[in-house]
Amino acid sequence: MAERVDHVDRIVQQWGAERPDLDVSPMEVIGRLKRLSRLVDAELKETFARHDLDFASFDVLATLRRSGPPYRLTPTMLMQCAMVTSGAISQRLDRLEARGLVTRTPSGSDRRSREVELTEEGYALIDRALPDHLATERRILGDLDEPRTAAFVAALRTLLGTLGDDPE
Amino acid sequence: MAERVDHVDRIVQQWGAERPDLDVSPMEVIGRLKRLSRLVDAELKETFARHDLDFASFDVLATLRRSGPPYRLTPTMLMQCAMVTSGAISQRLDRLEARGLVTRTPSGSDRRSREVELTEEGYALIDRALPDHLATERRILGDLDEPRTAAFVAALRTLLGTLGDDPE
DNA sequence: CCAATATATCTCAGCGCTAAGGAATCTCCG
DNA sequence: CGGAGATTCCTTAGCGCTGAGATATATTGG
Repeated sequence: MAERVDHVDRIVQQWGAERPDLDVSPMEVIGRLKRLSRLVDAELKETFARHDLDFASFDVLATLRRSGPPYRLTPTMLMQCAMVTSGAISQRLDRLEARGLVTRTPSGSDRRSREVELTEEGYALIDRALPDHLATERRILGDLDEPRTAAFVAALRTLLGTLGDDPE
Repeated sequence: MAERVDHVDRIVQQWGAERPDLDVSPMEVIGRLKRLSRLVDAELKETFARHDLDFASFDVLATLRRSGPPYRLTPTMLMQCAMVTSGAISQRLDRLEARGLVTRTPSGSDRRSREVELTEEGYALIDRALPDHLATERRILGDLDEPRTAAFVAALRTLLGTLGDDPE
């Protein structure tokens, strides 16, 4: 039994010495979650970079791509999927439009709104990047066997539910 | 059995329709991880704000506090704990020093280095914020029972190990 | 039908971080 | 010892995001 000690074990141990009156066990979860998220981000970033993308651009292109023909959504829908502010979406779209990966046209039904559509280049790029991205994700998860993965996903679902991550 | 459908379920389903040739199951994990991390960050942010803190400042103060007397570390050590660049730490310390929460003094043994030390105000602030922060973390984890939490932590450990998160 | 309110998008200043690089100092080895 | 390379911290330009607010349009209640 190779009792690996990680960063969070050390942190918890330090708090135990300095503030024995507090129960810091929630850090065992939240601390590792935060750390893992950072490391995963760094890993994914490399894959994106190989396709001249960053997370923000990949996110928008992938959202449009998986929405199906005609690969067209409004900025508001993209904003909700991405969990960022409207300003962030405006700027992401500026960048993607400048690169010719999406187009913005006025909406026919609502003159406040616009239709963001994947161009052929955008479509080709996301379809090229996606398999590589999935391979990276699979590699990250490689040491987690099937039943443990299922339990992990179930726990993630629970926590997302607690935080009100409902899709309607 | 209330088969809750969440955002990631929808995403996976969309990909299944658009790219049935690809196995997008890794997204079940990574997608939820990323989403959860964002929601947790937003939740913690509120707690920090109640104490005139943000994550960056809390992180530095907490690292110094749990290191024990004399609550003193070098910028390099803080950088490693925080997983950010040296520039980020310099700027965090500028802000904390300006607020009188830490001091920077030359190191006695290495003239390239400095000693960052918690002031009384910094000590008092972090000891005040910490219980509130832990309460927020506990609330987030409230719907996860003990055995599932343990399994969740074990999986997090595995993934951190895969990504090379070793503490030496 | 109009006024009040809500919605959709964009603009922009400010923030914290990264990446790159500079200056001072330390360490190691020939 | 002395020079080469490593280490430590800092500076700064640039990046993407937020938060606040502006504009235009849509919707709703009286």
